[in-house]
Amino acid sequence: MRPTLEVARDLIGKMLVYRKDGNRLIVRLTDVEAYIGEDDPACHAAVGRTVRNEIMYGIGGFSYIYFIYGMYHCLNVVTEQKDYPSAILLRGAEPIEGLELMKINYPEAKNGKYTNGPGKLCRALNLTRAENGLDLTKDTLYFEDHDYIVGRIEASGRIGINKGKKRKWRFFDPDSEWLSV
DNA sequence: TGTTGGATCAACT
DNA sequence: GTTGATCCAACAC
Repeated sequence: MRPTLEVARDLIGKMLVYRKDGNRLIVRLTDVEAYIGEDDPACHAAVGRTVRNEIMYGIGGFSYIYFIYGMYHCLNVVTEQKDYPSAILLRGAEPIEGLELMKINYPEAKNGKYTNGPGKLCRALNLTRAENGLDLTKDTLYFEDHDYIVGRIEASGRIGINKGKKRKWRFFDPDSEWLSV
């Protein structure tokens, strides 16, 4: 299992595939953030082990999806080994396949931007807590490498949080049109 | 049993 | 730049 920051950087440009009801929804990741360990104040595991963040304490390769602000879900990828809580939040992506279905899932998306934010991404892919804890090595939700070459990858502070902003744990493709705001 | 605030988004001023 | 929408887990009582 490789270090979370390394995995996060590698995820940029990779394909995220979600198979459901015979359809395939594919997006190319452009924007991710790492949340690592109990001493990261912005990480959900900062308060210790709870029912909600339990999945982050397991081995890497599983999905961690939580519900927030009463209306949005966020999709994370659990990394590292057992008992070391860490995850990568998928913030933004570019739709590659299944655009019609995303449009149905998220008809009121502005400017056709279905996936340029963590809440929107989950809505477009129709991911909810029901998809929490999925094994990402199985064939429902998984990653593919299409050998897409990302021109540049930049690191910055994380977005939308109050604590732990100093850590430059957000990785993104600065040339993409699909970055979160 | 009750209160509070959050890894968001869109629509306001 | 600020606010409302609106759920659930965490924590205080």
